[in-house]
Amino acid sequence: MSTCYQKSLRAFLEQESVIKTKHQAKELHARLIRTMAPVSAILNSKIISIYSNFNLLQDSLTLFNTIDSPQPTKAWKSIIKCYASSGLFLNSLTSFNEMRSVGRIPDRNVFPSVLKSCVQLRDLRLGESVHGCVMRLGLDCDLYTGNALMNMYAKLQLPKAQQPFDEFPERKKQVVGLKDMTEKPIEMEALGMDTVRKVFQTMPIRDVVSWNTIIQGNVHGGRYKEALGMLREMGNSDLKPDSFTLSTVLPIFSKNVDLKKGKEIHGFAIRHGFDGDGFIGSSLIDMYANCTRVEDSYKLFSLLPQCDAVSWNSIIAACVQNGRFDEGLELFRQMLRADIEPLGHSFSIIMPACAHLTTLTLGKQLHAYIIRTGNDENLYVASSLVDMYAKCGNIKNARWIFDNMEIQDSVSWTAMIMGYAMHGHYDAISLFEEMQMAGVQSNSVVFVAVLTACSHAGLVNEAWKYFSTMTQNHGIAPGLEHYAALADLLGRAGRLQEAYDFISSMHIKPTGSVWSALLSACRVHRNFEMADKVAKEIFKIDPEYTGAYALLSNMYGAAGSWKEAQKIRITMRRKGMKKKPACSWIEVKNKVHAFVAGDKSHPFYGQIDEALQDILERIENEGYVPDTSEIPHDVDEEQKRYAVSTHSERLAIAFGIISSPAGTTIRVTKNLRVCVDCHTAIKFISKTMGREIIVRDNIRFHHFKDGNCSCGDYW
DNA sequence: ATAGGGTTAG
Repeated sequence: MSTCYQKSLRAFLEQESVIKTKHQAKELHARLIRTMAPVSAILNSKIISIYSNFNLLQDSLTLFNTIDSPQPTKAWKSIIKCYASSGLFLNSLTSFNEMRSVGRIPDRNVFPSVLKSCVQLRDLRLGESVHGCVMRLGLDCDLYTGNALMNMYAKLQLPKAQQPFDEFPERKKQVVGLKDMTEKPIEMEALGMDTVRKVFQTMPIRDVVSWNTIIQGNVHGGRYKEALGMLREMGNSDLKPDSFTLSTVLPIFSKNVDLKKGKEIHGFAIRHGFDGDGFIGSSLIDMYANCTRVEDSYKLFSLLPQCDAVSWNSIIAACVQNGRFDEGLELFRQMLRADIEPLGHSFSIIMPACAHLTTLTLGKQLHAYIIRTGNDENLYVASSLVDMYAKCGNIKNARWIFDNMEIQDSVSWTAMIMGYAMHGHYDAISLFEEMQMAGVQSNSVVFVAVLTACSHAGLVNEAWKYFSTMTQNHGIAPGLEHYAALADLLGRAGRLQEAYDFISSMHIKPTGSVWSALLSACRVHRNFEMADKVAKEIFKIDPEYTGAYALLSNMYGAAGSWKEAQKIRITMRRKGMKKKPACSWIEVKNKVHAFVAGDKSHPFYGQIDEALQDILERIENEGYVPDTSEIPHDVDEEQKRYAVSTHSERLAIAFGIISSPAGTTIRVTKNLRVCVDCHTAIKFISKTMGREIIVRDNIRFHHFKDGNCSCGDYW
């Protein structure tokens, strides 16, 4: 027996290093059972260890349970590791506790798995107690354990968005006076990073993984300076950055829009043969896209040796975030055709494209797909759906999704509030109050939504109130968008001087677009004196600001000052400026049809024109009188009439009417503000043709029904 | 034991 055992053991040990497949592992196990029964606990533990290295959880467990307790430490360690690598983190930790309760002492090999489980379960407290255990056993100087400890503290330093708001009372109390507001928002001190640093400093030996881990921890917590400092230090200690290091630091240059540094990393990656690495590839795609170099992103994507869902997500995001919505959608389709299963991420990336293009049908199809793939519980996905439905004018669906979300974070609240704001609902304001009651931390974006809501409802006093709440109670420095919203509101309320003073006293330099909100108010209120003053301010800051020239020229044209208007138009031409062409689009049978003013290129233009004439005749019989006062050209009345009647929104609506069943709602989106005459005409059309017409312009939604518009003619 | 992509913005 004893010799037989010795022989088998020797054979086994010879075999062990040869085992390369699961099949060989099982064969060895079988041979062991044949040659000697019973197999010793030590040998069985060896087999379990081999099984667990192949991630054969069931086989490991079955064998584990055949060993008489107390099972050897080696067996326990294998089970714990196998649970952790199978994603059963709770079981892994339970086994760890059991192991200790039967008196087995864990060693350095098991702690990385245990700490990984703590990370996955986001259980910092348990992780800390494991840390205590590591210290008592004197294992804190072990390289692998130290790395795993650092990783645990780095990962469980809560990301800002998920910080419980009352955990940082000093932030809540922080009051930023108007004078100091140019400073960046206070950076939150990470709790975990101190510990990471401590562990790092204690470690007698550090390898690339140690450096990568601490760098990643800093990046994750937004402390880019420290991360780059560590990168430099790492080089000083004779360790070369590897592909992990590079893809960890690339997001820094992406977020900082630092193309120069990003390219340096790209070059380094190529020189060191990392350029085929998928991780680095997608980080680079993202970096170039963030620097608006989408073509470079495309190039990188095409050079990737293989593309997984993440690479696709990166290139799709690159398009969508740079306003190339159609391309983004096309790539999404290509991804599906390439049999790449979209992930939750993929949906939250593509949904803003539907939101911007107002492609409700497509959005709904994707929503169905999201439900089928079980991604509807994902917070990011749900928020993007709320936004999509709201932007497509289906505020009810938006609200339904919002109400059914498991938790609502500031992003989903913001999407919902902005949705109401765009529809001019007073609900936006009450929803914001609800958000605050629910204890959700406000951020600068939600105040953009609130101020927009005030603006669309004409609530000047409320807007002032929220503006000062934002700065004084929430310590949020107003940005351009906040100033623009308030300036716009004051202007539209006719309080031009107040708006002028307000913009003049901004603590950051106003841009052309902030002033141009006031300029367009000057146009509406026909205040030339102020318009001149404002225009001068704009040209001082941004002599190339096309919008201002166009506004001024229109204003003079409308007032009959042809010479002035022409002078401006000549200037524009000399500077090579082009007015942004007005464009409207409508989704019909899953396809987006776009129209620009006077556009005859649509295949059904004949029918559209016919319908347009018919509609015009019918609404004129109902009392519609064309208002051509906004047409700046010094042209004759008939031409003016023609010009307004072929505005892009009318072409889109006419097309909608002839290509959809009677009585159905028509949804049109326009890239510029809808003109006064079209607004009047569409009111008539909604009544005469018996259609609800929902127009989203660049300002807000207009919901036309029975001859009225939801904006109450205030927009 | 370490790495890539995400939602809200006149």
